[in-house]
Amino acid sequence: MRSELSEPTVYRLCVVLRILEELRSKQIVISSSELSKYTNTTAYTLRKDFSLLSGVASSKSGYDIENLIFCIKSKLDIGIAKYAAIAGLGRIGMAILNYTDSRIKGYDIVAGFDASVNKLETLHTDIPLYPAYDIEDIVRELKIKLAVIAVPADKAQEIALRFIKGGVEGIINFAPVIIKTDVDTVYIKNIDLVTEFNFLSSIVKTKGE
Amino acid sequence: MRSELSEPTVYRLCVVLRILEELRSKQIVISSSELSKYTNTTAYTLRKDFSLLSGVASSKSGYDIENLIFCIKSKLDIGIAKYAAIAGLGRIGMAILNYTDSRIKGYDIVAGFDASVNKLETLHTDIPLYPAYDIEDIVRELKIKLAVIAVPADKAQEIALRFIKGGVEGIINFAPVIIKTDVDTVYIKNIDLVTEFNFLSSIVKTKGE
DNA sequence: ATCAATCTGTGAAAAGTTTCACAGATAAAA
DNA sequence: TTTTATCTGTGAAACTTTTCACAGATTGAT
Repeated sequence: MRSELSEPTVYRLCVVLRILEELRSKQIVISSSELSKYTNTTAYTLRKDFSLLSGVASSKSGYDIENLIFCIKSKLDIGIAKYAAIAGLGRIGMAILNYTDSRIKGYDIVAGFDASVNKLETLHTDIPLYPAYDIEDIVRELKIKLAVIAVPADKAQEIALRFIKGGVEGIINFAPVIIKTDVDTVYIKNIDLVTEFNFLSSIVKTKGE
Repeated sequence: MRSELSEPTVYRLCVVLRILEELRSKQIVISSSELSKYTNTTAYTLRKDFSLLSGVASSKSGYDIENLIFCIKSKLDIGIAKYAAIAGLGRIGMAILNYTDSRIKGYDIVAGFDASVNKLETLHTDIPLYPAYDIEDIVRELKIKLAVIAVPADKAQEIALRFIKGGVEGIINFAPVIIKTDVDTVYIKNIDLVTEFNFLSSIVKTKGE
């Protein structure tokens, strides 16, 4: 008896969760209207989202932050560790890895991959590193469910395929190329600066007239 | 007499544009169903999107790629140069800058900012660099409309404010923190790994049962 | 020249999402 | 204690977006 949440709702809840975890040390409660200033959404919509959770505690000053964090996490099953891996240990890959160490809790990055065996020997990281041709096996063996791709554009499609064959369920792709897939057992999120630039520039133009 | 496109449509068109520019050297035509494999969308939806453009040329084998690129660009006014800037010249910032040089056409990154004057003197880039405290003035002076933020988390909010005061219309934020704004003259897109991880892991879980 | 296969194009229906209006609740001030 | 201001919670309405069904068009094969 799990009532489903819509995809936009899930995304907004993830953003809100992120904000709350940033704010938890600074304040106790927060109102829906203040929260809306952090998101591209209205207070109405956030309230409606929260109404789909259970056990939310609020008062005239707003929502109890700790309680709301707990409710969102329970509903979304966040906090149950999922194994993740990263492919491509160049500038972006290493930036993500380092930033990750300290910040992403609940996600265990358990493997790094790179095509250059040379690089694998030189790098010093907290996680085990493997050559890229082992992706499929390692993913299967370690039950890795999420992958981050930060390899050069011309390798991204092939690397994605190996992850998919190994059985990952989600991919975040930072390579400047859009990855294609035939299956729909995997959700691919492309993070592409060119696309974002074009989108931003299109909608700001539209808003302004 | 400009018929407005919805935000989801604009975003999909930006993604499609990106794909087409990748594919233009490899093939002449593409069908809506093949395109849909690159996006998290159906062929129906893409066809409907294209029906909102004007001058689209198609045949039984699909859409003419060059023509479609042209139609999307015209409708979205993409290709008209907008000035952009980047703040934070650490690992991510420099990665973006380098990746950018060769790839983002139509956007002139005309300024880089960093808090460390020391760093500004050491770095060798193709674009002029300025200290972070000059953001507001330089943005105004150079008519910069888009900003990329890649500074440490605790500085991002303040840097964003300076860009906004200077008059930018859109911000892409890579700092691992959600930026807040009171005004709605600026569109902020936060690209946050933690949020993406949580979202991915929530929706793949949901899909699988 | 005809047929079969496979595209696109689009109005209408369906589904999904957001907004609104207002009732109810609570905290702080008078 | 009463009032006032300011929250949340939510059903219903409004709006938006996607899906569908099928007509029309084009290509290639026979």
